[in-house]
Amino acid sequence: MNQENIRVRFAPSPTGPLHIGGVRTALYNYLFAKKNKGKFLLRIEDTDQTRFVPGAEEYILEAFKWCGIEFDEGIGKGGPFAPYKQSERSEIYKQFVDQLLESGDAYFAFDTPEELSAIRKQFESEKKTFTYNATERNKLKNSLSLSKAETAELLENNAPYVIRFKMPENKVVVMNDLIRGRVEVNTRVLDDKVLFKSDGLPTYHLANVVDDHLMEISHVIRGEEWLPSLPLHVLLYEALGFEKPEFAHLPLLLKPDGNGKLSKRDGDRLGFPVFPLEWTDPKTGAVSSGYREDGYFPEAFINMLALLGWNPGDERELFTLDELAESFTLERVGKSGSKFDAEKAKWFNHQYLIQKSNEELATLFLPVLEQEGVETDFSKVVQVVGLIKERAHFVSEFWEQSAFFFKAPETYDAKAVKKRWKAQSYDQMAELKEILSGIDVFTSENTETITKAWIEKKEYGMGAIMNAFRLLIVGAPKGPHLFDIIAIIGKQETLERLERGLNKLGKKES
RNA sequence: GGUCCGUUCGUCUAGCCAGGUCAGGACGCCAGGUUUUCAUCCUGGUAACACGGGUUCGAAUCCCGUACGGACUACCA
Repeated sequence: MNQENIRVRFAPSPTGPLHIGGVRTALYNYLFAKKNKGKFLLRIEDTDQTRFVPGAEEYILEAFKWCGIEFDEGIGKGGPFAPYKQSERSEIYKQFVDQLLESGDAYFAFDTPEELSAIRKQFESEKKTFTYNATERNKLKNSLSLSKAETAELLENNAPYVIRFKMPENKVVVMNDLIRGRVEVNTRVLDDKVLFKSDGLPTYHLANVVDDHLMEISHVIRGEEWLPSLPLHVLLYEALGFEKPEFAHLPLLLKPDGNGKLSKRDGDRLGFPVFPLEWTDPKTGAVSSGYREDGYFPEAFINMLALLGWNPGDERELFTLDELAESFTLERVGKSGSKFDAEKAKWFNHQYLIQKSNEELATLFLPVLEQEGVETDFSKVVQVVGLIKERAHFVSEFWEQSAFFFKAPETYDAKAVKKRWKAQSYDQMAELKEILSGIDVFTSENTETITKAWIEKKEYGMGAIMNAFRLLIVGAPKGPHLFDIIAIIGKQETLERLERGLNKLGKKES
């Protein structure tokens, strides 16, 4: 397998935003290509013009760009097998469908959609299922049931038609799936799938087989929903005389509650994004949230996604894209579907957040500060971020965790006041203010040493002093090491906050 | 309904192919510790082989069946 040229593809249809299941499929293809020094290409499968959604293709490109997944060939990149968009390749498919017609593996069918649905209804009322197959096709309107002359006449009169695959009547198709192993299916349960639609474009089945062959795809790695049509595809390769690629069908991503595959609706219902990027439906204007907009780092998003259905076989959990590519094998992809776990996704983001430099995080935090009307200097933000990043999962939580570094408290947490502002607190804090005002080197270490010495000397309770002190500085029972806080806000601000707190809370009657 | 695929802690999973481990890790949750607060952090704990047969000295692991779940069943991909 390593000898041949590994070429894989991701082939979405531009019918809307790509959801995370699709991103994961693309990711596994990408990792597989990288691991095997192969090529990864992007092809757009837009053979159904009725489902075309404006902006979807751009969305797909932007999503992968954000994720850091790069293509070697295809849409947005070009390459030796261009065009990579199926709607621009209809002439190519035509040749192959002609070949199939010639060899007798395909035939013209003139049944209208209305006729077909009427027959289906009829069957249904008799509690039977209609399949367009060997036992039924002779009763229907097609080039197999009609005489040569009748067929020719219909064709000449431009009667609308589709071209169907002539499914062998009773043949066992043996397939191999890299993830599931050997799979067998008898053709008698299959139907004569439409290969070419009346609009002159191929269906997915024909187009993907032809393109994968022409584009020299070595491994088709796609979602499990395609497994049922694998026999058709295998038969198509054989009928066309193409060499078959290897197949790997990935398990599905399931919704976190209940069962079923994750769908576009689930995200906003459950409160987490299903899409990498935010998406606004061009028709309805409905907005669906995205991981990027929710504050996830692309590295965390990818890491989390990679581990949903694959594992390295050891206990590592944190991987860069390159490390993933290094470790990835299809053998270690699981067989069963995975439920998405929003909590673990947050944990991943936290891991990446704390790994990032304070400078990088400060840069990300700056716009928030600006929006809050805070004027400050970058080095202070860097220091603040260093103290609070451990406590956050997202940059978006920074403000809540650090507002008191930039603004004096306007109110004091009522519960904390009740618990921490005692009869003697006023005098003690007034005394502390005097102590602190006498300190010239206002570092965390220095203020801490002096303050603690004072507490000890006066035999005050450490908890009583520190909690009251925190209340006046922060306004609430939260935040990092208090002496770190006052070192950052500075001596003057510290004294002002003490003064203001003293005035606001006043002396409590005992 | 039919066809195919799947099933280990609440969740993601290791172990299964080459039967023998107290069934391991992570997220979450709970408890304890550290701490001036909250959070972090550290330590510990919680919790699973869907069920029933068979093969075997021995089965999560191999075989069969059942149940449950999912995908597919369009002139959609």
